[in-house]
Amino acid sequence: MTVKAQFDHSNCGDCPIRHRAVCARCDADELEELESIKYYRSFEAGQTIIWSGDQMSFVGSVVAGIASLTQTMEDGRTQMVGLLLPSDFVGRPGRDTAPYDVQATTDVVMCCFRKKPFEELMDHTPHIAHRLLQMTLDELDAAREWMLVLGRKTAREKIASLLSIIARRDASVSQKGLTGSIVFDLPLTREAMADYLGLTLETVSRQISALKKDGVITLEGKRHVTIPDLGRLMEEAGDDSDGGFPV
Amino acid sequence: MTVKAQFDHSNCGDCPIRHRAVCARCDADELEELESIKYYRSFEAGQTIIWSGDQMSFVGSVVAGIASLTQTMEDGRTQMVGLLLPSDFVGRPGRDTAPYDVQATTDVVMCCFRKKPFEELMDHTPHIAHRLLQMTLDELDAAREWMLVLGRKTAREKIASLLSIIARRDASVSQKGLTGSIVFDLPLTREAMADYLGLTLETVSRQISALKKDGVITLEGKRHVTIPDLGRLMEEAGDDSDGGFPV
DNA sequence: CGCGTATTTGAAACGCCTCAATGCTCGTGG
DNA sequence: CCACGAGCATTGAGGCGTTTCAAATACGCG
Repeated sequence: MTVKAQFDHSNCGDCPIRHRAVCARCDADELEELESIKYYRSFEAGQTIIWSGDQMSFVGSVVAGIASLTQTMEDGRTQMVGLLLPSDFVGRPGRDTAPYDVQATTDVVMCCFRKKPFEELMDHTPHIAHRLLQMTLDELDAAREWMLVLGRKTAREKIASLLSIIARRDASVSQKGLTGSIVFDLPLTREAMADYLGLTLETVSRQISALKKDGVITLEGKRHVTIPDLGRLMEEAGDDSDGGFPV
Repeated sequence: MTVKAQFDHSNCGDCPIRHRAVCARCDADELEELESIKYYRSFEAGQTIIWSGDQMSFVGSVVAGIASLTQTMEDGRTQMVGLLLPSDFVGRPGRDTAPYDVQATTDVVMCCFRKKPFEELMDHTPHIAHRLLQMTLDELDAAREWMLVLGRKTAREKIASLLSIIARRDASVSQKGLTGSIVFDLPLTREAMADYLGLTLETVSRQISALKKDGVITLEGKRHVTIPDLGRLMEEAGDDSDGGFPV
């Protein structure tokens, strides 16, 4: 059974991202309306979900996998401007061409709604509009946090920042605490990390090696990471160990 | 008469930012309600309007002047994460501590609403919530555009990007066309530009001198700028000359 | 006019990038 | 079962752009 097939006949009540997604505040009636216009689509790792400049015919939520928003300059320089995790929303009600490429970083399953009906539904469903506002404000905060990373942090701090975000998100979804060591698999290639951090992939590789040598992280293979001490990692990231990123 | 006094007794109907602000879509009833909870405050250039971490007791719109959102690391490195122009909204309904410092870059006049009443008003005024969503989505786009600037552009391109944004915004509010030469006063010091661009102030200065030497811009004094050819400037910014930034 | 602040300019140091070669892992086919 | 190739990752050497530190200059305001 494909990953998508798991979802095809499920209803919203069983949805794993229900409590965080754009539909989180909906009551039964509203869910039913949403359910009538939703459909699932899946994308393979590497596939482009939406091309910058294209018509967006649908909006939706990432249900499983990781997608990324990227901008590209004419000469090929690219910058990732957002990382879309399960429950994150894709698309922009009220605008019809996409401002960035949306790419599947891993295999991705999305819960889609045709854009027109969704917009109409939103107009008379304050719960959706309100939740979308909340989510957009959160994303804006995240984007601004990232501006500090891009503008002012060193390569080492950038890597530490990225690892600490992934580590904390991972710990939060898997319900493990933030004390003791955290273990996870990097969902990104070195190149994708570089595109996110505004670095070259060589620099990413070198800094990861350096963090490993200094005992801040441990690696098994290329992707399996252990963080023995999150506080230490966050110091390396230049964040004060309490506040920092809301994940 | 102070700048603030100009506004103190004015009503929303005369407001210069009415058509772009959070209240843009409000009808007469809604305006009246807003009017009953609004008040004006003014801030001098350099003053901090809101401190990061503080309670936010109000939200509001910038009516005149320029404010900036900045983040600061413990060691003093700072990154500006937003530039607030007249009509931009300050504050975040649904959250009560400020995530960044808000500083007056020039003298600023704000139209404020106490946060609680504003939130309540928003709950039963879809026009406000809807407009705020639109504005937040626009800001998110702007933040993401800026991530490309911070992550991937050279110092020269960064300066050109900033000048081109200011030039186009200025041309759009003063209703002049984008053809022919554009003239404006820089509202930012070299240091503020550096904080916005993730550079040092020396690099900003050098790159401005270089653009001047190459005839891309002309300077009279330190702040008065002439752009003889916007297309040329946008090439220098690395943007394709048609699309680029929606201002 | 003179002081304080903003800005410009210079020289040297440093960090990241570029180019290039090597290593590792995994899947495929001989 | 091993050889091979395709990606992905690591490592090295050298160059370039930006920062750092330092000093000189212009500007605005009393």
